[in-house]
Amino acid sequence: MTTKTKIMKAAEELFAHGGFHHTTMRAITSKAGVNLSAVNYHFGSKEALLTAIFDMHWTPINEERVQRLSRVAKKSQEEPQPPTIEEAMRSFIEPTFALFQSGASGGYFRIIVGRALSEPDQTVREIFLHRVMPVIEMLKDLLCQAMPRTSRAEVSWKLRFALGAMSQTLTGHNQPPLFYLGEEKVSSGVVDLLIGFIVKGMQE
Amino acid sequence: MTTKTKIMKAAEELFAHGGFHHTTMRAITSKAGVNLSAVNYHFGSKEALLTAIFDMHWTPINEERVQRLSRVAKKSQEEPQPPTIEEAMRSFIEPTFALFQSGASGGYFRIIVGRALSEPDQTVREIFLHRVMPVIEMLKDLLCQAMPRTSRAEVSWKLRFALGAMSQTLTGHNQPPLFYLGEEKVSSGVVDLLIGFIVKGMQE
DNA sequence: GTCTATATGCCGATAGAC
DNA sequence: GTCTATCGGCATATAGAC
Repeated sequence: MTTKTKIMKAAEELFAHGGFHHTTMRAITSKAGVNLSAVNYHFGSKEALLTAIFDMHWTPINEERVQRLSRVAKKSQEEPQPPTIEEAMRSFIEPTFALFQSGASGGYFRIIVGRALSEPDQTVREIFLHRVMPVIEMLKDLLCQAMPRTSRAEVSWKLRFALGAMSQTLTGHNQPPLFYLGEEKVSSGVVDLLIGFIVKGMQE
Repeated sequence: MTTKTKIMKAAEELFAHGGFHHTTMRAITSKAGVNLSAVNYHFGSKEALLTAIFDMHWTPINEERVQRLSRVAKKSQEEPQPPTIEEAMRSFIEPTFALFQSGASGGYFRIIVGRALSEPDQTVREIFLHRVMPVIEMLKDLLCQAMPRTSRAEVSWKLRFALGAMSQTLTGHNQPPLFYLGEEKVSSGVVDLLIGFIVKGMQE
């Protein structure tokens, strides 16, 4: 494993566990077993390291989401039927968890993302928002079509509720210590439970 | 206004805006217009200051919640009818927002609470969890009665989704910069929108 | 109770040898 | 590319004058 990879792997876990600001370069390099200067050599700064981690995991997730949302939008234009809330939300939510569950990447990255919505740290929030907002807008447009009798302001709020619920699933799945309500080992079915919750909640 | 009050007021706003760790004692005392040492003299430490802020706002909210939840539990025992999801959730959610809307206190405290669920900072999380868990347990028991056909594990997850949605409402209300989805000025009706979303989402 | 001054320590980042 | 050594800054906390 290259030094660069070792750093990213260690940083991902530490950022997930303790947050960006609380995690020090010394902790990262120590865990990775590399020299303190290596972060600045390979990434330029602590912030650039976070960005690199974010892009590595986030790009494929977002591409999948955009693809699926576009497909739903196209289908609803061809047919004379508006999209359903469920297919819109599934297109957004499923790619997020699919990557995590495939195992290879980002078991810890999930927690960073789950936390990003209520992140007080400007650095983290800006990196996150800049990448997620365009997709959110696509999703919101579809939802407005799916709920023609609901004002755009109300759709915005409902979408926000949905993202809050999703955020808790991201941080909580396999990570009880964060906020343990007990008996949360549904595991495989949780994503469907989440989607069901959101779809019913959004209904007009 | 006493020095102690001035400090608490300034700290509350800064903690809400930038998070606990990111906020420095210098920023707090400077904003409050008092000396740097005053925090340690009046509270003992930065952490104790946060605890004091938390208790000031949280105690009355929690008392109201426990009172209302107890009333629901008692009623469902006397009648042969289980409680409804709506009355259980209302008993928990409404006191939270009622205090904030009454104006006098904690406009900024709301954001601290809303963020606490996904807080990476151990200090903040522990203060919060220690105070909210008993009430959450009461609420969960009522929800299990309201959803007799749903397993406790599933109720736990649904409750978690609900808290995630609520968290977004707490941070977002009047605080667009955090995560602005646009047109979110429903304001007065947002709490009812939130409760409607949660109740429908939880339905068996 | 409130101030100044300072102790003590960790932070991110960089310079420069190898 | 990787190391050591260190810079300049800011953090919390406290000692002691007033």
